[in-house]
Amino acid sequence: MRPTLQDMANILNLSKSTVSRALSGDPRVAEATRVRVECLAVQIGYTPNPIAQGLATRRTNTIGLAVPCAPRSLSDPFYLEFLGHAGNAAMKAGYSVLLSAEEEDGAGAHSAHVELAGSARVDGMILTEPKIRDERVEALKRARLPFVFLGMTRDQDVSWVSCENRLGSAEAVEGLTRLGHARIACLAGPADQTASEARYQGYCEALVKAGIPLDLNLVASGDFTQAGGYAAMAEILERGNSVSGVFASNDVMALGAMYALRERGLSIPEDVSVVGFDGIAFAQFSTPPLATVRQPIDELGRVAVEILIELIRGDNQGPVHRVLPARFEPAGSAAPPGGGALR
Amino acid sequence: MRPTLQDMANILNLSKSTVSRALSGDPRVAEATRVRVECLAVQIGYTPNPIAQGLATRRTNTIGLAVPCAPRSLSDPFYLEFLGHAGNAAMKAGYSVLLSAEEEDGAGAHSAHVELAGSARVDGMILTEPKIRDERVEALKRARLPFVFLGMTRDQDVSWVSCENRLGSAEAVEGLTRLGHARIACLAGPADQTASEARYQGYCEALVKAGIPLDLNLVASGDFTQAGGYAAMAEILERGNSVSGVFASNDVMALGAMYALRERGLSIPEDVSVVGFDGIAFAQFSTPPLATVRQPIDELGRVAVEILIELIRGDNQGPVHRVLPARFEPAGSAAPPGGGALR
DNA sequence: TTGAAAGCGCTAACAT
DNA sequence: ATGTTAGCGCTTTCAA
Repeated sequence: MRPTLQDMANILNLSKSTVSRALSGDPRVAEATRVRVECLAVQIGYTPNPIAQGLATRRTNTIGLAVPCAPRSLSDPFYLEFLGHAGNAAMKAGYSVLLSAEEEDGAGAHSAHVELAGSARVDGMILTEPKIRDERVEALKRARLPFVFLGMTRDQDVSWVSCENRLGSAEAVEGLTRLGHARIACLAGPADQTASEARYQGYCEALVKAGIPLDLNLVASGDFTQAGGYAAMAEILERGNSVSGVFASNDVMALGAMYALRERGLSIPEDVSVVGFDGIAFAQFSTPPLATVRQPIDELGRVAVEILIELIRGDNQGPVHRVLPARFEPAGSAAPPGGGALR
Repeated sequence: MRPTLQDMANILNLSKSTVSRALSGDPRVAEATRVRVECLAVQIGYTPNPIAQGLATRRTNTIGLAVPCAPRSLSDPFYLEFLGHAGNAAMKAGYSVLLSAEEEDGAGAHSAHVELAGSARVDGMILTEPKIRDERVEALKRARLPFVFLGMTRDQDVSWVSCENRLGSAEAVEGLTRLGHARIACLAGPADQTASEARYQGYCEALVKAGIPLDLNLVASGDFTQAGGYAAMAEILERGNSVSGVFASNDVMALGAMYALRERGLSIPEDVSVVGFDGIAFAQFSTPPLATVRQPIDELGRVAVEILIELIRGDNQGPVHRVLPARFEPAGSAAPPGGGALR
């Protein structure tokens, strides 16, 4: 059995309180006893039981991370990268990370997140994929648990960290128009997510700026997965459109789209230019490397954790809104129409 | 405040014990009272506090997942996919997943895993990246916590789930020799991991079988990252070797290697064939699609959780060893030397 | 079938 | 500077 505080107290002929204080660095315990306590702790390998601590203090030093729901799921590289950075930031701040994965049927996904929030097992939550009308918000507020979204929420008194979705998308599409593209397809995200909306707006904005009329035939929605990007691209091509550029609302869909294009004998960027959004590590290694709007994924993770911890500690009442820059990064997948090289 | 068991008891004029029993489906509580209790629970939204339950029962219904250490980290698609599947399996079985990420400096990574094990916050652990000589094993045994490795361990009384690393690799390299390749490079993994060893053995085995002498000039080690694969490939080429095939010990390194090859004007598969190992989703979308040895990542996740839960419940004393199949899957990145098409 | 009481291991007033 | 005493919310003997 693991030694307990009581064991320590018995051995040292002290009370539990004193031992507890000594261990937590309480200034009103004698230097000498503090040393004795610490030595013994090391000797017998005592470490406090976080469960018991949690029950006593009502703090768990754990943050919940609500990973996205099906179909996107945890396998999306963007979320995995985010998870990694947020996880590291949390650990560094002394917090553990409890995952709230989706349930099998997808339907219960949201309730799983909400359930975790109500379970007293976490001090706060990071949520992903904010919906335009997100039912989780109400439930979370009711649970009086600090939380922060990765992505802008409609509700203004909710904290979030996001990136310049609209601006970044506009820049990307402008990049295409500048190269001389006019028939630019848009692979939008799911209609119910705020990120989809913002990125689509950026697309439209850039078209307006370039004097290109919006052609809804060139727009299709995907679900932010490779398969979704593939299907959306295929759909647009099936409609009989000729396309010279594609703006995909995330990198994963862009990669799926590239696949669909090649399947039809189109080469990239000679026949069609493709740009994505996110800046996932993998996109650099596609052939050709994917032009994309880079989000600072590491910083998004760090800032999300930072905000959440402030909210938890009460250092900040919230709501906190942070927008990080997203910049268009040209790469081999985007070139002038007809195959001119871009450098 | 969340309602407690006491609240429930007060309202119903029952004792905590009875309410607790009713909720846990204890057969010796009257049907009528059970119904009353359940109704009230729903009405006032009572859910048991898992922390308190944990303290009382010494079970947390949580499993710890020790994600790999730097430099591979959580961003490796293979681990992310694994994490997703294992996470889903765990949730389905009623367990939460607590992440034990690496620490910033990398050095403390192992101790972070071990620390979690000793913290009484998890009922068991899934560990990844077994080392040939893995210090964590001793510490975990001492903590008397059930655990299972993803990957074979040297220590035979440790439970693990793995795939046919050696056989799969041999098949892959044999695939290359059959196509007519003789100068086959090997991008090995870090020397201290069991998986690296097994896959390298498979490579050697296939060479022997094909009567090709092992040329150490064609072997270099990478760290299982893209950058590592890139560097290892570059190193082999810098040595002045002519290479017609490459076996990379994982997909991510294979993708990095493809990059290095192309940078030197070599095309795939016309000039060089490349095969990887893992079968990550992304590899299908590379250009050309990556030939690889497919591990059943989903099943690895499920089985790891399954074994761990058996160990936790005591249904099985362990050690349990499960080897899942790994099959070579030809694809566009592997073709006969000189550019013949493979179909 | 139900209740009373004693913990699980810790923290935090409130004494001394 | 240290000890005493209650809990935190739950499960689980042991009684009734």
